Amino acid sequence: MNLAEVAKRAGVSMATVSRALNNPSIVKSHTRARVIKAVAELKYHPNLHARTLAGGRSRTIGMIVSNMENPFFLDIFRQLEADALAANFEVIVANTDYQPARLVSSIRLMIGRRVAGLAVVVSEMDPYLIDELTDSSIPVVFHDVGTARENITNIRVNYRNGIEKIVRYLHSLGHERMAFVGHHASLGPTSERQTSFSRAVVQCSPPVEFRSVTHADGFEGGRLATRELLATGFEPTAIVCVNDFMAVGVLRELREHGLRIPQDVAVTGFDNIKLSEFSSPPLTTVHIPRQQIGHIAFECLVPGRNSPRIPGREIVIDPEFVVRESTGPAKKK
Amino acid sequence: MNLAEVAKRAGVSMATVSRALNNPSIVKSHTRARVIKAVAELKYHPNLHARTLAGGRSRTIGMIVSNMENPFFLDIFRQLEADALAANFEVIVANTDYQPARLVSSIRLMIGRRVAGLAVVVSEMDPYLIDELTDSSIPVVFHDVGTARENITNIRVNYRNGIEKIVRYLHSLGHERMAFVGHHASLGPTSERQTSFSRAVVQCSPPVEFRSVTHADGFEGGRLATRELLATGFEPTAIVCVNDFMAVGVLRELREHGLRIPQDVAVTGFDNIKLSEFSSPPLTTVHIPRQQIGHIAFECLVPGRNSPRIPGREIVIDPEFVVRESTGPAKKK
DNA sequence: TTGAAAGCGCTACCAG
DNA sequence: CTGGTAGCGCTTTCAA
Repeated sequence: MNLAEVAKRAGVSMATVSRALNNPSIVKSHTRARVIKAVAELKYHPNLHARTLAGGRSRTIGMIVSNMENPFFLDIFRQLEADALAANFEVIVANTDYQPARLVSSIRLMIGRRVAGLAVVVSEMDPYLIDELTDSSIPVVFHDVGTARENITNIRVNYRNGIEKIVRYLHSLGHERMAFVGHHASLGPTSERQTSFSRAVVQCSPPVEFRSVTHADGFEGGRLATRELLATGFEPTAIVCVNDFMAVGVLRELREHGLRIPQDVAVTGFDNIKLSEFSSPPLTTVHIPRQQIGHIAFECLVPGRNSPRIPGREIVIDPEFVVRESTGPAKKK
Repeated sequence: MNLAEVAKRAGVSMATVSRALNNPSIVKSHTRARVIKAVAELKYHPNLHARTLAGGRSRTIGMIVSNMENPFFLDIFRQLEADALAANFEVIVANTDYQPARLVSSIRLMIGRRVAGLAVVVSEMDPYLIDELTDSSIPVVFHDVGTARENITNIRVNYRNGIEKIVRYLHSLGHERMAFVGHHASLGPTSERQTSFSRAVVQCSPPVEFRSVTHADGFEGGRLATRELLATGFEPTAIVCVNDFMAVGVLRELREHGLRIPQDVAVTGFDNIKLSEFSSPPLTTVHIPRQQIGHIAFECLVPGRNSPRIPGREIVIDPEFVVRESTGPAKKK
């Protein structure tokens, strides 16, 4: 089923069918009606590949994330998609599961699709890809990783700041034995949090004893990390988690060990995903404005007429500390 | 950057470049090497639209879900994607947010993309779409909604069975005031659970007093539904939720009202998403085998050589009851 | 083993 | 306002 058949059925030329479909206002309403009718009767669906190829442009935005399962990424996607839909774009997502090889193939795939813009919200990164993207001249937005370029905007979160707020707060509550639960210690954005943690903790006085442990991102990872941590004999009075997602697993394991939160152990998350309000107890965390990030991403990729394109920009976001019920004064010995 | 430029640079014809890329073994290794080199130097990325258009086939599978945020859908997607990747396909997802209009446009989009197969895992459905899909002759798998046809396979879950197990169990524990918390009462699969609930409850003896309440899918919806329920003055000893996702919101609101789970109120979920193990308390629920569903979907869409295509099939899945800690004996008055 | 050329289905330009 | 037609970038015969 193609344009030619529709044209024949409607008794007009292919060009007219094309116009009736893409720019209805410039076709006489009578003609348009015949076309619409033929389209419906034939259940015609334009071949989008042909359309994109012929038109040269694509109304598709690509997005690549590290872990769709983590609501953090999903929230950014949802906002980006909402904005895109409103502007008559669509978004296609790819998931890397934190695997650099999958990031490479996803990026290639997106370039191959000639997306109108690409949002890369991942933790892993290969500098060669930056070049490849620069050369492709596709508008790109990176979150956390990457380098600003002519066609590349960079969104960064001041993780250090967020972590420091957490550590200071815990320290002010008298915590002197802390642990950090993370994932993928070798990847930029997550290791940044871990490093910031160590740095902040070292500066405390009275001094704080601390330890770090790493597992996969997710509930299960949080649980296993905690299990491992407690098995070492270390008894933290506070556990700082790299994100809320893992923190929920941490809560679970602590409870399994008969530890109460926050009376026996304080726990903090990061990101402020919806679930952090619904966990038990609700998590003290750091808010990363995912909606705002999604918004910014879209604006960078598809600048509206009132928001001019600002190339090679770097945007820094300062996170906000949110106190809930998973933290309290350190337990007295 | 296109084939012609690569061909020129490599000093061969376009046809040869194409072959070197798609079917390397039939090109002399020396020639192939020159092509590979040219491709790399030029950072050439084949235009996938042109490729699909010329080739006539697409190695893309489409998937449409109602609510990406609900891990239930995500789990099916993950399995489908894993299988697809292994077979060198890719998957693109679309999200409808339970809006029939978005289902329509998503399906049109997928047909327009000429996907190799389409998995529709939604709750809403318009019978007209079935025809449209039948005519498109694209292999389709429906979950929960739809009708088996020549090119359409149907996966169904015996919700009634699952709900009955829950109600019987609760009743055997002495619960005589139950509530059902659902979402989208007008949509097939969710209303089926609600209807099954009413039906099961009515058959109980001693009789059970019951009520149903509906809100949006999600934590917040579960919370609001519960708030509304309690505001009526009804004091259920057990709340049966349409899914785990909402159940977590229910737990939270009950706790807010000073009610203990399961001592004061028993709560059950549905689906057995990962979170149900990590909530506090872990949820008694019904397991829907999402991995299996994802698997089946892929097999139906892209039948391997050892698994012949079985058209017009209807597959029924019987869910399994999972008891955890969110349920217990009814509170004595 | 390689090259030439005919489409794939559509858009967009140029005439009328 | 409508029709004719030249590509868009690639795959795939058919020949060599």
